[in-house]
Amino acid sequence: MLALVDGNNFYVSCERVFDPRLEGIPVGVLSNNDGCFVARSAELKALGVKMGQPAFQIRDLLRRHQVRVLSSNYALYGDMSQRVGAVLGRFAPRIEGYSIDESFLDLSDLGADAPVALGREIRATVRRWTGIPTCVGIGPTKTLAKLANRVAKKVPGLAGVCDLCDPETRARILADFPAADVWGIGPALSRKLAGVGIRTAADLAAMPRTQARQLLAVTGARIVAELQGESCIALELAPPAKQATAVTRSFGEVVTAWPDMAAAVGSFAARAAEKIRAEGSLSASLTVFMQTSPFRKDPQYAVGFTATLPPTDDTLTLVSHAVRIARGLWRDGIRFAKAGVILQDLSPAAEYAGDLFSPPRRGSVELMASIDAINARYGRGTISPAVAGGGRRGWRLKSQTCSPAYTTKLADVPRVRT
DNA sequence: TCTGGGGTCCTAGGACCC
DNA sequence: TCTGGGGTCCTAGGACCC
Repeated sequence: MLALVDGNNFYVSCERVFDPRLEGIPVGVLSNNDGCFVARSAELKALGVKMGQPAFQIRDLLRRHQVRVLSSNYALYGDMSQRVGAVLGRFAPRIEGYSIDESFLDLSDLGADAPVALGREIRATVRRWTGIPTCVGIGPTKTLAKLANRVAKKVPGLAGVCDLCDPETRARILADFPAADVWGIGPALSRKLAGVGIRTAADLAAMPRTQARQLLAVTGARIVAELQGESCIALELAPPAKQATAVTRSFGEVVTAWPDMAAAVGSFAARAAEKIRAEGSLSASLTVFMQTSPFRKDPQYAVGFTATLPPTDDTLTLVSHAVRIARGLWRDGIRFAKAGVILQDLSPAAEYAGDLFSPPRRGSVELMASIDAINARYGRGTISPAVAGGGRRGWRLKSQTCSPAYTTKLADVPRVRT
């Protein structure tokens, strides 16, 4: 038996913990670069604002209803996510942090007799200790726990907890649940299902396995089995090693000058290098890409190039390769809107035996450790390669209404007057 | 004017091997 | 006229997730 605990409007809820004036009013959090809505309070959803909706398209509506629109504050959300995870860990020893706002808990040995009561207790404790409201979905498989969670969010009478372990309850709920909303069914599979007259989760669960395999491939067949109560997607107690690490950004202003692009790509590479060092990985493959905005009438241009290199986590090596690749992709007269650096072919640094013909730069390990220590203490980017700090600042993200780093920066910790 | 970022998995098809 | 069978590996692209 599994439970899925999911934060309600997570980013908005994080903001509300530290700014209670946001309670009860429409609040939205924007994607990077202040582009689209990625979190909406219940009040904002009620106004018809959709997930992913570009803010500029509904400026009038936002003004008319005095919607509080915030830039995203990932330092805050990441820290709050850890706090929620710490509370959940006290309830269940076997737990998978699935995303920044969702965790699967293995309840098998815990509350088998009264799972709903346990769910309520988890919810209340997370709320009391972190300030974050959640809903709990319970079921025999991950897919059913996800589905239960959606139902818990939608049906007020359930008080935030829905249990689908009982087959009769399950049949009743699934008959009323759109197949398109099942975990793993996206727009493409949803169209295929509609084509053969499958509309509800109950229809999907009743599908013969051979038909599911044929129409929806192995992933779809797995979903059908999971809906029938047969577990196919295991709990991942330890996150598997990453296969790739990317740093990609849309620019605050279009980039038309090479020094700005060099600075942007250089800083993306430096950040990517930090990320793989933090997980103890080396990268043997580096991709750089840059592109224009598909939303503009400008001539379109999108290019990328992947280089293979001796495994490394050295910022200076990766930055110089990235900037060299970017130089080769660069074209004057193009209005670039976005670029990125992707490190692939990752392997554990501890297992690397070295390369006789391309030894690492001398002192690389010590230098990187020093850079990481200084940036950890004094803030990200305190030390960075010169190219990454050059150029004009225009490419940097727009973030016009970001809340303080309440929990991760001493200067931003809230003051309490007595 | 203004439209996110970071991942994973699966499949089909091509190249290549004996 | 007539040209096998069985396998692996890699890559690009599609689909999905939050």
